Amino acid sequence: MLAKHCACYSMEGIILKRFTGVSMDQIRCRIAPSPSGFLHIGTAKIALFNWLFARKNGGTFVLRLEDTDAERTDESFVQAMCEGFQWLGIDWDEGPPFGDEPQKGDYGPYRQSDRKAIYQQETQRLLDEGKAYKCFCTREELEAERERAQQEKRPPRYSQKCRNLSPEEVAAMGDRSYVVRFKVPDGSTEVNDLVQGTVRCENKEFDDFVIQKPNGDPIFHMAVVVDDGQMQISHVIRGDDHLTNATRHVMLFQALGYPVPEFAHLPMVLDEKGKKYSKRLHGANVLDWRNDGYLPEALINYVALLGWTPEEPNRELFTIDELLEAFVIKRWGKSAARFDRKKLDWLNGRHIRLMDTRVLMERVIPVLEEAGFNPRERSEDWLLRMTEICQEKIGTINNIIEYADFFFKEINSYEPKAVKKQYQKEGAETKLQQLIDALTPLEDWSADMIKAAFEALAEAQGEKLGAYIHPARLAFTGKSVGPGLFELAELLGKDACLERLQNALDYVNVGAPLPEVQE
RNA sequence: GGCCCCAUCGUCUAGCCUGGUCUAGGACACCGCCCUUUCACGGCGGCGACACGGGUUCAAAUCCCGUUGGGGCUGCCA
Repeated sequence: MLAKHCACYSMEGIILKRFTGVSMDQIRCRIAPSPSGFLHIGTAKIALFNWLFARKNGGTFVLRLEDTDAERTDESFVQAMCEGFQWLGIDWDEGPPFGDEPQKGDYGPYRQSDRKAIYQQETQRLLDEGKAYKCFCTREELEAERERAQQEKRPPRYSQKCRNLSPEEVAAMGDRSYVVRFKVPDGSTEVNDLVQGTVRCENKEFDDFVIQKPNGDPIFHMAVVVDDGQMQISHVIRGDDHLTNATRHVMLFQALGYPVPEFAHLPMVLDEKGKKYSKRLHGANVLDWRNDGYLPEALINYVALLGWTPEEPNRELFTIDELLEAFVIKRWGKSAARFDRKKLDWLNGRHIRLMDTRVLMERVIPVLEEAGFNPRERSEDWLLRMTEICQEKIGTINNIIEYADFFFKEINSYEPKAVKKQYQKEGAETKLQQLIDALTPLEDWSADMIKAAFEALAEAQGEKLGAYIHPARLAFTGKSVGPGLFELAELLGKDACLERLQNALDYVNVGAPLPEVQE
């Protein structure tokens, strides 16, 4: 179901301010990850939607690090995560210093760990205005209370014991440690969500939640609201796991006197089994996909489709520029979607076919080198041609190994199933001999001429072309799949082709071991 | 437990707001056939869904209520 029932957008996805009357001519959105080791696929989706939304509408995209939990944050985590963003091509207009780059933007600092004083100041303001209070209850007391409630099957709520402490009582506490709680007001609160519609909750459903820890650090809810408020974020686009939290946040925005931003809570990305995409699962890290030979534009295309559908019907293939053109918020969906590897494969193949062949060649060479081959020994023309004949077949960059390894190594084994089909049949020997005889006299070793020779042979023998192509492919490549046979033969070269045919013939004849079979 | 969100083919989804044109459209996957070469690409075809139950209505995938299933929040985590 799409989010179109909330008629809160005007032309081309520009969302107008409805409640405050403030015209938000400046669209500002943000991604606020906590750096936990790598860029998670779910975070990448949220970042992508924010980024696309900002870029499409001439807005600003902010990167803010939620690293309040200093112990859990490591500088290398930040680097790893940003590497994910960079690979995807998601760049930010404002954000913390990164690498050699200094901080960007006028609303910094952009790391929560550097903003502690700001949170404390705002918490103090709420305290002064009577919108928050100090709570001296100990953890033990609260836990006991909670347990009692559980047993009596009451909803576990805070007793509000410290809510109405008089100044004298507070003073009497001396330097006992305390947390600061938000004094949840009476009434109800509406969250007007661009994706989920209007969500109304009774305030009394919420406890007087803690906004500051005893050590002075803010609780998440306080930090996000202060940051979003002070950074003048106009659109809070995040995962729908925050939908309930949004009510708390709206109350806090109002208490702090900040304009309430627009919200859009997006469904999360599920794994292939329909479960929450675990951090430990392969693919949770965006860079896993890079390592597996996927293109960033394909991943982006795919992830965009997980929660957005184009207005143009029956279209799924989008370059980044096309996405920027077509990405309107009213087509954002509200139900969670599973990650489907097969569909990504398909899209990735489509994007590979869209690539400039020379660019693809540069991507493919390192993969071959990684596999232990020396592609750079070949001429550039040769490499370009090799890339070209593989381009229309491979699904991932890494597939180049399966499709082209035989160019760089001797054939030391044949695909067993293909052997059965081609070489353990009546007439296999004859066919291989005929191929050798037909190809040996060829002067001009070009795909066209090779093809002509195959056709002439098949014709003369009253056989189908395939009867010769299959055994030849197996001899040349050791496999039943690969690039077009005549093109591959041209690139392999006449000597190698004839030699491999001879090897195959020996193999069929006397079961001779293949060259370089050391095992 | 309480509150909130979600629910169309195996998967991603269109349609839902503004009920009839829906014997529910597309894509991935799968299965056939074609492209006198496999795989791939492309083309054609097949398989395959409105979670369930009530209501409202002349008419419901579409509106309302309930049930079930999934998810979230309910922390001195973010």
